Amino acid sequence: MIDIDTQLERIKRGMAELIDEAELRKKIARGAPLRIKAGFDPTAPDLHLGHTVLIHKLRHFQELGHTVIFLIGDFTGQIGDPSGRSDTRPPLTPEQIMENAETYKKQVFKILDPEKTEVDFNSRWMNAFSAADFVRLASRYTVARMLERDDFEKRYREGRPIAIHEFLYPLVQGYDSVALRADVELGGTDQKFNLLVGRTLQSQYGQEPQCILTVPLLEGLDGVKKMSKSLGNYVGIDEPPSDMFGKIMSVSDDLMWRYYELISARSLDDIADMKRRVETGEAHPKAVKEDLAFEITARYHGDDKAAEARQGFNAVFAGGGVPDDAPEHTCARGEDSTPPVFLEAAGLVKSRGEAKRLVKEGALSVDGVRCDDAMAPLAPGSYVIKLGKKRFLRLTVTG
RNA sequence: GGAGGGGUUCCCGAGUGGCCAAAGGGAACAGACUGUAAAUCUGUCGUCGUAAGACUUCGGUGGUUCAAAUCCACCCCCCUCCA
Repeated sequence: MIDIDTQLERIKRGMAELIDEAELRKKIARGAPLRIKAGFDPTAPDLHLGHTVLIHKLRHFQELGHTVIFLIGDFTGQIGDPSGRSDTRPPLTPEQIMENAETYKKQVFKILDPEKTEVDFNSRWMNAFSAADFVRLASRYTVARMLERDDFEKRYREGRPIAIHEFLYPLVQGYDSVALRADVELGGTDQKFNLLVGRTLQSQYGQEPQCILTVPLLEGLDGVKKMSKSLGNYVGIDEPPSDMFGKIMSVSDDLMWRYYELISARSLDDIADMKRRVETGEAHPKAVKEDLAFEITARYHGDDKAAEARQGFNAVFAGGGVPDDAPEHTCARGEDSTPPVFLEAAGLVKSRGEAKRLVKEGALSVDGVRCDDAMAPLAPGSYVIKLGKKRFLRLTVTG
């Protein structure tokens, strides 16, 4: 068994909160592999790097020899977690749930070791739950304690509705821990209340309460707000290698360390060392960031693709090259071959006015030469068009 | 059910009859500087137009007026207080 202090250090890496360290220490000291639970909604998984923080933490546990239970909340999915927004979710069909579960597995096993992972569904025990069982479960928790939860408390105080079934979500999630005899449960910081309910219920059912470990929300590319699809500051884990690589390269130097800590497999010692070398000037931050971009990209696309992405990135942005996947466009000579017209037709800009402005600002280059005449049509031939830093076009003007 | 407040261009938010395509901030984009980092500086930021200018936009629909984001009517939506 790995030394307890080492284990704790690895477990605490990048975490938000651990309840309770002394308890966890005791559990680890017994020497048997711990049962680590993490629950996931069966809604369509559209994972981005932010979601992988938790998965990395699960991996840390696996590396320490513990057993991870990847729990698909197919039963709780019918309730809908009232944490945060109270959108009613349409119930999923069993087929959809299975399909989503498969997608989850495929993505998650890029980080987790399938050999050390149990995948389970809470419908397994919840479908057998009778109404009487539910009454018994509900009797284990009080309204007052339910109302301790931030959003319940707030809504109650403000007189906004709280449906009774919303109370069931934390109860069922907590009961899952009883059913699984979980030693530790992981979740985002917004899950703290639900995780705590698990502890209480386990005691009620005569089990040793689970420890809970919350992980922080990963900042998005802007470095300020949490990564989310709706904010557009995310890196989706099924994005093409070049995009993934490029997006990671665009994060700030400060944020890079955060990403290293939360979503890279590097050890904390390695990271500390890199940081030191950057500070002393021994290492260039860009090179360090490239390693990060490579590691992440390789995880989802393999080393070859990641190497290509790295090469492409440097060719384009350091060497003035053109990305392989630059869009192509063909137009006729004359009117159609003036910059605003073909830029709009090729979809690089939303309107001709925008194109004209950009040309005026010196953003357009044709075969590497800046062009600030928005009116001059290009002669027949093939060109590489660059607009600003990121937009490229292979243009063919026909005679 | 009663009383009041509000819906403005991507977001926040000024604007109460012409000087408003609409202040200011943020975001975004471009240029300079760089490492497609940060910070900073400069510029752009409704559509069409080389331009002059034209056109469309301020929750919706009508109306008053030479002229409306601004006034009136009705409708839709949101919020606060009371019941």
